[in-house]
Amino acid sequence: MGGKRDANRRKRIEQLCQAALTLFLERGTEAVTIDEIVREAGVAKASFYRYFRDKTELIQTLFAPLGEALVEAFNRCEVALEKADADAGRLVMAYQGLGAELAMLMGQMPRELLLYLQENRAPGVTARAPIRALSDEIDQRAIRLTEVARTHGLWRPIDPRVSTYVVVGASERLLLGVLRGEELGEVAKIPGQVAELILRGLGT
Amino acid sequence: MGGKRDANRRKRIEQLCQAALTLFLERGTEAVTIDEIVREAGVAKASFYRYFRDKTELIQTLFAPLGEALVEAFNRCEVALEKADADAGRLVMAYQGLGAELAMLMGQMPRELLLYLQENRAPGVTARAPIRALSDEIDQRAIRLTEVARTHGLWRPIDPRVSTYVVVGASERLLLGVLRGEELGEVAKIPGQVAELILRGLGT
Amino acid sequence: MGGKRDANRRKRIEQLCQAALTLFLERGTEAVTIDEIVREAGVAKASFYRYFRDKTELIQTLFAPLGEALVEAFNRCEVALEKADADAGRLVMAYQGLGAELAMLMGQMPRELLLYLQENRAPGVTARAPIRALSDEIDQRAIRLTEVARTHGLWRPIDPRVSTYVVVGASERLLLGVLRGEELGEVAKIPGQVAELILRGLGT
Amino acid sequence: MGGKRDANRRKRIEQLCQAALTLFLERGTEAVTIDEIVREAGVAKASFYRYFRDKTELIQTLFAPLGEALVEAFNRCEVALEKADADAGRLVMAYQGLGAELAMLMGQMPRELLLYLQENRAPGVTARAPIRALSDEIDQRAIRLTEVARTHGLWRPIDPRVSTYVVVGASERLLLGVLRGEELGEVAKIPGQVAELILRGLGT
DNA sequence: CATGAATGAGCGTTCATTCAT
DNA sequence: TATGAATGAACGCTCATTCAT
Repeated sequence: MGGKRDANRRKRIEQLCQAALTLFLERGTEAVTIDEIVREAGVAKASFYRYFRDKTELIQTLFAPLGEALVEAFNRCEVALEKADADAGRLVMAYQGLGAELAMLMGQMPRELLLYLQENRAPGVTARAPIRALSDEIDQRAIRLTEVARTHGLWRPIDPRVSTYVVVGASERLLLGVLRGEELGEVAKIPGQVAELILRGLGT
Repeated sequence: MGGKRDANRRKRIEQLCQAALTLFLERGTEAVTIDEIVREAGVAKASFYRYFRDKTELIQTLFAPLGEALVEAFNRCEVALEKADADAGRLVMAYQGLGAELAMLMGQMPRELLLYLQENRAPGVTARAPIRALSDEIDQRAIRLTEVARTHGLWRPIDPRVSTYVVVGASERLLLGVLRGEELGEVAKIPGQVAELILRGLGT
Repeated sequence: MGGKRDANRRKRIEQLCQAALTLFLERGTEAVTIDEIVREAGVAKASFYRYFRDKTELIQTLFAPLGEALVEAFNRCEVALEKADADAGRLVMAYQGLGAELAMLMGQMPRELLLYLQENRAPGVTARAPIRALSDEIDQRAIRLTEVARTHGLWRPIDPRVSTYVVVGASERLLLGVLRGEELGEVAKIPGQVAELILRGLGT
Repeated sequence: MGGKRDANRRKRIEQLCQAALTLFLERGTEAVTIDEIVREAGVAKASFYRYFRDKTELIQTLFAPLGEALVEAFNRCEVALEKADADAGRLVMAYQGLGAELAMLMGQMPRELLLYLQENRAPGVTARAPIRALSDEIDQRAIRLTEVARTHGLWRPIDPRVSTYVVVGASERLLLGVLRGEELGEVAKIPGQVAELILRGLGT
């Protein structure tokens, strides 16, 4: 029964990650101490170092699921866009698929997403490195998506980086508001509103 | 020679602020120690404490000019919007005036703006408090602007917070890209492009 | 082996307290730094803070045994005085009992007593607070003792505070001389001499 | 008019000494900072160093008048004792003279006396050195007085150091109480009471 | 000469990391 | 293996002292 050991291990890692996440959201990743994480998690100090080399590695672990989900969602969207060729309806559907996946992530791991939005613009040094790396990767993939779409005639001939940043910036800020619990009307309507804004604004 | 003392004082404060700003941009406000700031500034450690109570107060000092400039720009825009009444052309001009003021700030204090964008979403605890406070104030004023504009029939009937966050989020992300030195085409064209996007996307 | 951890703990606390006591006696509590205490004790600086919040708490710990012993000795003397009623012989015996207990303390914790005498008149601020608090308590109890004795007709009708201070002041100064190693004749004879002086001077 | 300069100098020194004395009484000599002294005195930091090398020198200056007065009082008493030869009445008068001089000092420089009593038992290191030195000198002179008196048959054959410490200890403690403002009955009566106690207790 | 600014050294405290139990 | 204890390095801050004005 080696699985028992492994299950315990997973449980500990999850305890530490969730405790850390709680504190990171309250005070930022830099300001939180390993002492505080282990106290919040209710484990001994040395246990932290059994599972993670340092705070950076914990953050890597914490963001791995979100990162993979995001990358795969962008991959699927990219594939769908390429398959859509110049079919405007299918292009839009590809984007809608991406939007739907992101909405699901918002329900599945809201706290990781919120932390991502809080920290992804800061310099990628020390503990924040994995967050910033993920952010840069998302940016690259979003730009690629825009380029594909524009190649297929979906967007107006604006610099792809510019239109990408418009969409990403707007989406992130809205998502941040939602995750902070601000009153933004009916949440479920926002994606549709944003999609319409984007199509009107960026569309041909 | 009257103001020698005072001139020295100003010079020291500026030395410390600029040294701190350089380091903050590289590694984030939390990660930079006061030892590092004084070393970068080339002054003794105790001198820091002659001019600032702590890192928070330095950041307050550092952001005071930007904060005032932003608040005044928003004030002027708000006044212009109200005077414009329902005149669509003047409403647009009010926004263009705000855009122009922000563009000027980008030229005058690019580093402060970049730091603002890097840190303004993180929790407003400890040293970052003034940045987050400014960010929240800007949000409030931007929402007020949107409400005025919508009252005058400029925007489509979307929740003002939502459309505000779209504009603010998009603008911030673009500005971040520009200030990071990313290749975004001809920088001077961006404001016009964004304005067009917004008018098409949010306009009636 | 169960109590290894706990034994180490006790040992460390004792190391730190005794090292601190040595330095306090040489240079006074205020002038001794925590760096010096840990160096004298041969432990790392952070270890100090595992066991004590600050220098004040160390001094509290250091004086707890002496404080308890003194309070109990005074309690027993008070009880004995009350039981003695107006029996002059038993009243004197009650005092002699207190004197004997104090003499024992002088043998058991001479260094703590010496530090007490060195510092108990200074203002009770910061680190010295516990010493001054103990001193004030001893004064109060000594005055109560005098009042009981006078009620029973032992002393002449002088203000109890005055006669108390005469006895306490004289005793403290003699004890200070003895603990400083001054040549005061045969130490064992001093209590008897003092008792005789007091009885002649204060007695009816 | 060189006297003007000198008068200013004296005034400054007095300002600094009295400001320091106030703070020393509140918090002890060690805990008070030179910054605090100059702030309390209302003079510039560098002025302190124009008049005193360090805190020790200020304390020397502060205690010089009290020290001289004490030494002279003891000198006069010693001379009177020697002149009194074996005349018991004149011996007693010599002591009464000393007592009267001390009582006058209590009225003339109560704060210096209080500080003396607060600090004179602590180790004579750093700033406190002059206080402790004075204390030791007083002790020596008091012992000499006792020896003279005993030679002349005034006291019972107790070790002079012992009887000296009884008198000094009792007197100091009473004086401390008075200067602290404690309620000790009619202050003017205390010297008489003490004298009677001493004569009964120590006298032949 | 008087003043406030400047400074290096040091203090109290906390940290990330390792070690003994 | 899990734990609390130990530690050196560093941090924020203050001090006594000196220097420019």
